[in-house]
Amino acid sequence: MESRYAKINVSVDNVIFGWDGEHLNILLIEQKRAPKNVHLSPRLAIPGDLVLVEEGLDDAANRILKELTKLEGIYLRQFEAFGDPSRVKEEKDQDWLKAFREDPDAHVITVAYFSLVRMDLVNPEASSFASNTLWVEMHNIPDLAFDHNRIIDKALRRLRQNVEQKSIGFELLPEKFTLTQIQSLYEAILDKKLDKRNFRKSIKKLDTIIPLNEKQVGVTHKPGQLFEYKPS
Amino acid sequence: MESRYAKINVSVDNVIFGWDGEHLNILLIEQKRAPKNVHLSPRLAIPGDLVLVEEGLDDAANRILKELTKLEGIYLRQFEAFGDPSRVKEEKDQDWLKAFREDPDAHVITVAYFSLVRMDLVNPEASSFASNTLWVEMHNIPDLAFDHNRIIDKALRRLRQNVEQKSIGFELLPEKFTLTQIQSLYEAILDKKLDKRNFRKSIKKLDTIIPLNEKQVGVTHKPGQLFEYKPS
DNA sequence: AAACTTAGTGTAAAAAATACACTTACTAAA
DNA sequence: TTTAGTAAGTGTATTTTTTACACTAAGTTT
Repeated sequence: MESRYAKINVSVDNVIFGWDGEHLNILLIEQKRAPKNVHLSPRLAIPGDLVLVEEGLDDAANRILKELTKLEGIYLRQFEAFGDPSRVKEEKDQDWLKAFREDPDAHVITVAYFSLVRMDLVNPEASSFASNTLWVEMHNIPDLAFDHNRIIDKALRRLRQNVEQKSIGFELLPEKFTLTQIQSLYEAILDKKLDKRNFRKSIKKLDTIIPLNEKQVGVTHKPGQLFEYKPS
Repeated sequence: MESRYAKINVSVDNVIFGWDGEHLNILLIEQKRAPKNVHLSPRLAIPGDLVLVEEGLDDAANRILKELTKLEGIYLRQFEAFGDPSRVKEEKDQDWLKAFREDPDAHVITVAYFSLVRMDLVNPEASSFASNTLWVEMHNIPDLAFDHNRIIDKALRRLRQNVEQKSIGFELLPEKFTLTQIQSLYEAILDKKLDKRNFRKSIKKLDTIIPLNEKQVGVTHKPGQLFEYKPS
C-alpha cells in the first residue's frame, strides 16, 4: 500500500568517548565492506545500528555499547536526532547501504547518543555490525561515513557544555584518581589550560568527588592524594 | 519479508508555547475521534504528525507549525527524541491509533520540538491532523494523549534553561514591548519573582534588545519605553 | 646529597549577583 | 485643577563568585 508517510529506518548512533590519560579518544568501527569493495580500505564510522522491534532508544544505545565493549551500566546520554534525508544520499555511502540494508534507499533518521567509558576497560573487538573497532584520537578523526563527523562535532559540544558545569566526565577516569588527572582530562576536553589552584578549589566543592586516605603509587615524584567519584 | 529490525513510524511533535501577557500557554489539538467514539469528549494532544517521505525532521516540524498557525520562520528547537515502545501501548490511545494509523501496532518514535509564537498572530483552526485547536494555560494542561504530558514537561525544562541564560523567549512578545513585559514573561516561564532593577540591568546588557524612541500608548499610568528584539 | 618532578597550598583583586526604596509620568476621578 | 492611583524608572552598598598568581613539600633517581 502506497502511503504519503515515509517507511523510515531508525538507527541509534553512539559517540563513545574514552580517555587514555593524555588524549580524548573516540571508538570507531570499520564498516564491513560490500563484496565488490573488499579490496578497498575500510571506511570508518561511529558505532550504530537500526533499532530492533519493540526496542527502546536507550535500550538500543545500550545494546550497541555492550556488544562493542561488553560493558553495562555506562554513562549514556541522548543528545540529538539527525533526520535530513540527504544524510544517507551521499555517493560514498551507497555501496555500503546496498550491501547491508534491506532497503538501501530508505530515509534513515538516527538518534545520537554519547557515552563515556574508561579506555582501559574496553577491549575493542569485532561485532555483528563492525568488522573491527579501534580508538582514534579526537584530533585525528578522518572522514567518516554518512554525517558522522558532524555528529561527533555535536557530541563534543554537548560534552563540553556538561563539563563546564562540572556535572560529568569523571566516568572517563579510573576508579581512583588524583586531582591532577581530572584536570588533564578537563583540559583535553575543553582544549584549554586551567588554573591549578582554582580548579582544585572548584572540584573540592563537589560532593560527588570524595577524598580517600590513599596516595598514588608507582610515580617518580610526590604522590598525589586519590579521590573517587560517587555519582549522586 | 520478516526482519529483526522494526518497521518504525517516526513522528514529530511540537510543543508550541504562547504568551498572552499573563500566562504561558500551550497550543493543543483535539484529536479526531474514531467513528465508534464520536460521542466521547475529544482527547487533547500536542500537535504532531508522521514524517513524510523524503522530509527532514526540521521540515516536518515547520510543516506542522505552519499548517496549524499559518506562520513561517518561527523559532523552533528540537529537544529530545522519545522512543520507548510503551509510549504507544496505553489503552487510552488504542482506539485513535486503530482509526487513524495504517499500522496501529507500529512502534512510534517521536522527535520533539518546541517553538515560541506570539499568541496574537495565531488564529487556531482545524487542520488535517486536528479537528480543533486551542490554547491552554500551562497550569491547566489536562491528561493528554500518549506521553505528551511528559514531553511538555521536558520542553518546559529546556525552555527554562534557555531563558535563565537569557538566550530566548523574546519571540513570544509583540514586536515592541516594555521591559516590564519581558519581566512578566520571564516570571511566568520561570515561575518565580524577579528583582525589577537587577532584571532591567541584565536585559539592557543584551545587544539583541534595542531601545526605541517610543513609548507605550493606551495605558492608564506612566508609559514605559519600548524595545525591540533583533536576533543576532 | 643533589637534582628532578609533580603535589599541594592562600590571598588579594576584580567581576558578577543580590538586596533594597523612592521619585516620575501619566490617567482618571473628584 | 487638584488629588489619587498606577506602573515606570533609577543607584548604591553588600555579598558571592571568579580570577590571577608563586612558593614549599614529598617523593624518586642519579
